[in-house]
Amino acid sequence: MVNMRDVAHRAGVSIATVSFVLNGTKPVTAATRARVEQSMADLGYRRNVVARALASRRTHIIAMAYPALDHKFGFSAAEFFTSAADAARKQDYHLVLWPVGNDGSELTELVGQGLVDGVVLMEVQLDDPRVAVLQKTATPFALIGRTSALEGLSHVDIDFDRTVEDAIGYLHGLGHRQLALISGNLNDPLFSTYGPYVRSEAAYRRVAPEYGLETVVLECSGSSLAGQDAMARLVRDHPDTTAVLIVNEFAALGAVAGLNRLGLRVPDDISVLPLLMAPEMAALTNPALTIMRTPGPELGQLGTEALIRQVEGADPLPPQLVPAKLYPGATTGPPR
Amino acid sequence: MVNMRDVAHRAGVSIATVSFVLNGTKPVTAATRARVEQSMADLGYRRNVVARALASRRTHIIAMAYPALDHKFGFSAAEFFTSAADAARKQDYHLVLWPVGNDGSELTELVGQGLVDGVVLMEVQLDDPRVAVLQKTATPFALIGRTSALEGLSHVDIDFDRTVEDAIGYLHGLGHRQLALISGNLNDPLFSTYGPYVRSEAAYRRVAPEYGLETVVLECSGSSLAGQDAMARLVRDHPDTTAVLIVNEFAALGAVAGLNRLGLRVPDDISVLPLLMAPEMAALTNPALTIMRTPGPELGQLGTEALIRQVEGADPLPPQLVPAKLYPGATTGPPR
DNA sequence: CTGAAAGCGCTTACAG
DNA sequence: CTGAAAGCGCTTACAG
Repeated sequence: MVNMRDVAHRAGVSIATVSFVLNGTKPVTAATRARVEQSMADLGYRRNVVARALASRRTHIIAMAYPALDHKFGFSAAEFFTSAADAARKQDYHLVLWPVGNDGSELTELVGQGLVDGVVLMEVQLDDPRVAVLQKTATPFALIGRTSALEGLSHVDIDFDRTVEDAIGYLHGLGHRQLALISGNLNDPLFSTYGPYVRSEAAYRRVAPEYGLETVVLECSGSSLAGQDAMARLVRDHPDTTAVLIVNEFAALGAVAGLNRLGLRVPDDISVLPLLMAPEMAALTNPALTIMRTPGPELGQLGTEALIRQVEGADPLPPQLVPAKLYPGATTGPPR
Repeated sequence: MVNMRDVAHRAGVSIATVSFVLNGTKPVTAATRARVEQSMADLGYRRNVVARALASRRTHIIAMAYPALDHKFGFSAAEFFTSAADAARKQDYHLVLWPVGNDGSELTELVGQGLVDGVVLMEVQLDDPRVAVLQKTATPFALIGRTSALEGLSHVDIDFDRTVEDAIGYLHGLGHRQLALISGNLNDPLFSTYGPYVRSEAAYRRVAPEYGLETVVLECSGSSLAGQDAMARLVRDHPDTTAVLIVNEFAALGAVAGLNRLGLRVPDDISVLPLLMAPEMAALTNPALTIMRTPGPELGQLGTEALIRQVEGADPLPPQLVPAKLYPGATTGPPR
């Protein structure tokens, strides 16, 4: 492999100068810069990132820690990852997807090795042990999601308030007056510590009364079957409901199927609007779902940028909340 | 950060000796080994993987190259990745997911930097330009999937012959005599170069006649909507069909929905059996799909092991073909 | 079985 | 603006 010495020799300069033009860290005259660049091109030089990492004490690798045990890695997660990877690459970083448990032990191992400059944490719990691990090891990190205590933590998240406001406003505008929210399963240990359930339910309970709507909340775990079952309960206990908001994306798919099995047409008899979903997932049903589209691409990018600023010691980015936006499909319409 | 010098000093040995016990590369007496290990434990030492990589010219990082542009990263891909990551970790390697285009340019960039010891290629095309890139740069690699020309290429893949044989045998055993295969879209440039379509269709055309079955093949692209549309064509043109084999997993979901919309019950009127699908995806429909389960975990592990053997100069693993196995659900049954 | 020392390919004060 | 040199934290012949 050709190295810096080869390049320097051919250009008639020192390796320091080659490093300076490569990194733009010191002024170099146009003439010698040109010679060096020519020499690099001639030789097909590519800088060795490992040597750079050792010398600069910065690997330019950041990890996206994903709790694969608690959360299926589906389309939403893929969106977060690919947009984060793009954002990282644009700033000369590599983004590594790192499956971790939620107790922080694998994270300790990861950051102890000096492989990564920082960590983007996904699917953050309200009280997340991994945050403590990262703080103790003084590893730069950014959260996608939010813990309860947020002082000074760099984070981006979904704006659940705006998302729910927009969703209810949209359905109300269509004429719906009897809504229901399908939220998380109270028996699931994840439920009470998982931001999306907690925050969207809180927003719903706040916003629905503002529209003079009764608040109906059904619990439901995160599977297609559970969503189907929830619809059976809804139709039995709240037969007047004309539109359903639903948090979990797997349950949402089951909800549509469940309504069809009950002989109800979507959206003629009842509208279905998932609060957080990726378009790829929405396209899996027939008809395709109308959704509040998870802002995965935005959040993946913003989280990565926030982290990189931190790694490089730049001014921190302020926390950002991004609402899910209405993404049209065919499961919402005026009430019957 | 505590380094090897600190450990060596506290144990009263040289850093070479610390390295020897850490890597087991040279014999060390039990006594000094104990001292070194005690010293590492006391100091909370963690070896710096970057320095190790530079000195040993081996990063212990392998990349899984995923063509994110051509293939949605769904549940199947997630299965490949997580099992590969586990297999890598067990052998002291890190597995990085790397989104690449299918032309090989990003791959050139990746391997040129010296970051990775080798590459696992996913979603390999029959004539894949990325293979040439890896060969030219002398990068160790393993394929999940197969090119047409395979001489000497380390690879693992689905055993399409056995998968299709088992699927047809199963349906035939239930009593079905009129099958159809829903394959790829002939207009899609991917179709003619994508192994799963080409090989499963070939297997079907070979096996169906062995059972005395007529061969019915419908083309269909890889989306839910396309699957729905294919069912409309099937019912119109081949109304006697009692069971459907379907290659693409997205189309398979649409097929079930499409049949329901046509007023046909699954499986009472018609059975549906996807040939390659992950259980998480099969659980999205109601009723859950009976599937031939993609052997993602096995292939991810085998591919990674094959690559690591190559990186370490061990005897190569012979190519392995793994069939998809029947995974019971509720979309197959005896014909009406 | 153990150690002294060279070297992996860069970056970065420091000096000029 | 450019260069000589130390150093990042390991591994690995080589010698004993």
